[in-house]
Amino acid sequence: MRWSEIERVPCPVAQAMVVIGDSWTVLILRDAFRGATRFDAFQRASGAPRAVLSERLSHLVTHGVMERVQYEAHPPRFAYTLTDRGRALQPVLLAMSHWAETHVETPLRKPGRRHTTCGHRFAPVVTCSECGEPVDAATVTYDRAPA
Amino acid sequence: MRWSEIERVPCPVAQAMVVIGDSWTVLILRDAFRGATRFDAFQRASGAPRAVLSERLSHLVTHGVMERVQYEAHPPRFAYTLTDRGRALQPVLLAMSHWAETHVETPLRKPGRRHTTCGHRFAPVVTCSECGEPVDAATVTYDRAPA
DNA sequence: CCTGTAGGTTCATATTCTGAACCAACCCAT
DNA sequence: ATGGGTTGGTTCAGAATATGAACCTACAGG
Repeated sequence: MRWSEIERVPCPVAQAMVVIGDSWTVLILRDAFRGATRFDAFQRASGAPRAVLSERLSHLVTHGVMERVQYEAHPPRFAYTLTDRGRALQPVLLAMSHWAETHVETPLRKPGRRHTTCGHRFAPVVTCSECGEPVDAATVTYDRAPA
Repeated sequence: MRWSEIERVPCPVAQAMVVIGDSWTVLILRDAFRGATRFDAFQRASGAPRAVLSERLSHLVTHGVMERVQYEAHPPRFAYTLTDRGRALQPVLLAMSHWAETHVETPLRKPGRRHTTCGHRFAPVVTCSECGEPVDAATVTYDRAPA
């Protein structure tokens, strides 16, 4: 299967990959959550080559995750901001970050992240919408086996 | 920045990308969570070309996410199973899946997923380890701005 | 002996990534 | 008015990866 055909796969994970299935894209989102909005800011923070950055930002705009807004007319200047759909990806990034913080041995920079509801530094915990208890691989079952 | 240099970036999200920053890799993990263990099962379920699948499975083994175990000596046959580190990625996949289920317009197959603790079909909710309340983009702040 | 299964590797071709250079349009300072 | 800086890109040629098809090993069953 060619990667370009993945769009036709009716699986939620595959559809998520259509939108964020690229490493630079994820780093761009990380920087957007931390406040980056301008092309050069994304370039410095992510380290992505300019051509790649340009293509990925367009991709995110096409998929409704970011918006390109002109913030100055002369000369024309643009900012990239997250949409609601983009902000909804925060839990995905939090889960990735938490996994690396707890399962990667490389020394890491602390994220410096705070939950404003309670004011504390926190770890993201994935819980069940029905019972509120934590969810992990041992407590999830699937109806169907893979194809 | 070359993608191969990302390993030296001391950011949790970047480190997560070193391990799972590839679309086929994520689909392989999805199928592993649903019970796939053999090469051909991964190939059929993910649709990845054999050479890519081979490379990605090796990559996951190298990073301690999966193990390659011989389950038959003559002829030699191998199975790929998730390690603890690999099973810890379940919340990441759940968050991705949930995002697509709620924010992608393409018609999707239902995941058919159940939480054994309570027995219900569920949606994954990312919560704060300190106060237990849900976490989203509006309630997370970062200490530092991007570089 | 022929077919099928499992787990790959190899190859030639197609696509994508990368760094470096370039461009447009303006601003400010000298 | 001339030169440098800022912002947001595009273009290019060469390097790296992805792809489908074919091939290989080693066995089992009919």
